[in-house]
Amino acid sequence: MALTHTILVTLATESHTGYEIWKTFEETLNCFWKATQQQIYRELGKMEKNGLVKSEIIPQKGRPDKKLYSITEQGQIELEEWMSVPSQPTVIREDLLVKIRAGALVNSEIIIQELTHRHQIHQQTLISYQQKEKDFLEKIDALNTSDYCLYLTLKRGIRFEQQWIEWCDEALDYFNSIKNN
Amino acid sequence: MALTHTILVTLATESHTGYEIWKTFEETLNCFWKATQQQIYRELGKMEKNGLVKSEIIPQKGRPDKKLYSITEQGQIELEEWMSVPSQPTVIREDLLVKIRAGALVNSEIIIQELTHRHQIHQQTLISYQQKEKDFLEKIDALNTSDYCLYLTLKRGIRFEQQWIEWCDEALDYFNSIKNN
DNA sequence: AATGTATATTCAACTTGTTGAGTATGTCAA
DNA sequence: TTGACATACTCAACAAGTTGAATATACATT
Repeated sequence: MALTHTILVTLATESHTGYEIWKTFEETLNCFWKATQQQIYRELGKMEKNGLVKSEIIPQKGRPDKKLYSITEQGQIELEEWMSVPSQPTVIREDLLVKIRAGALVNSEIIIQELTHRHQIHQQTLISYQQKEKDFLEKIDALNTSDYCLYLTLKRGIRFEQQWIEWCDEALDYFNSIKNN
Repeated sequence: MALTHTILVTLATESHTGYEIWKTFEETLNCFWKATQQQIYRELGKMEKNGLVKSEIIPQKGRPDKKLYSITEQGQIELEEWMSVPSQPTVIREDLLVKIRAGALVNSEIIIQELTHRHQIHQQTLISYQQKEKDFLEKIDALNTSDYCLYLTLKRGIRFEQQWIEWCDEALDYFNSIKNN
C-alpha cells in the first residue's frame, strides 16, 4: 500500500504525469524507494478509481497525450491519515545473508568473490550518494525544511552503504582467515 | 526466487518438515529473511514439482501426517549454482523514509512521534540480537564455520539496528530544533 | 472445564512486484 | 543517416508476498 502513499507525497505539492513521477522516483527517492514505470501507471489508475487523484488529459502533437495527475481532497486526507499512523520496519530479505548463512557449504573463494563484488557495488553507490550530499552541504544553511528532509533520507542511504562496506570487510577478514585451513 | 534458495540452504544439511523450516526461519534467519508458513508450504510444493526436493510422509497419531522434505541431487546442483552467481543488493522500500521525505507537509510533532516509536522498536530488536550475540561470544573460540557464518549474519542485524537508532537520533535532533519556529 | 499455545498442513483470494512487448515521435551525437 | 536516448503511455502474463479461514489434536495453565 505504501506505493500509493509515496505517489501521494510526490503529488502533494505539485501535479505530475506518471512519467514525471517515475523520474522523481529515480532521481530523488531511489535510495529508499524503487518502482518501475508499469507499477506507477497501474497504481495511478487504481488511485484514480479510488478517488485519491484526478487526471487531466493534455493533448500533445506527435506524442501520446499527457495525463497530468493531481491529488484530490480525499487524497490529502488519506495522506495525512497515513502520516499519523506509525509505520513498521520493512522486513529484510537479503540474498547475500542467505549465502553467508550457507558459507560453510561451499569453498571460501566463492564467498570471498561474492563479498568483494558486493563491496564494490556499495562503494560505488556510496560515492554517488556522497556526490549528491555535496550539493546539500554547499547550501546547508539555506535549506528549507523540505530540502533538509530530503537530505535526511540521503543521510540514511549513506549510512546504509557505509555499513554494508564495513560489514563486508569484517566478513572478508573471516573468510580470508579460514581460506588456507 | 530466493525463497527457494533459502529453503534449499536450510535443507542442505538436514531434512525438515515445512513447519520446522518455518520455525528455523523465525528463530535463526529472522534478521534477514522472513516468510509466512503459507509461503513456505506453497514454495515446497512448487519445489517438489520441480524436482529440487522430495518428500516422505510420516504418519502420526492424532496429528496430521508429517511431510519430511529432503534436498535432491538436482536441488544440490541448483543451490551450488546459485551460490556462485553474484547477488544484487535488495531494493529498499521504507515507509519511514517516505514519511520523512514528506516531513515538511505535516506538524513536526507527528514526525517526532513516529521517529520516537521507531527508535524504540529498533532498540528492542537490538537488545534481542545482543542477547543472542552473548551465546556466540561465550564460545567464540569453539565456533565451527557454520556457526561463525550464522554469527556474521547476526552481526549484520546488529549493525543494521544500531544504525537505525543513530539515524533516528539525528533526525529527531532536526525535528526538535524546528519544532518551535 | 475452558482457554491458550504448540504442532502440522491445505486452500483461496487478493495485492504487489517483475518482465517484456507494443505504439509513437523528437533530439542529439557519431 | 543511423542509432541511442528521452518523452509518454498501455496491455498482458506471471511470480512473490499477504491475509484469513479451515482442519485436527496434545498439553499446560487458569
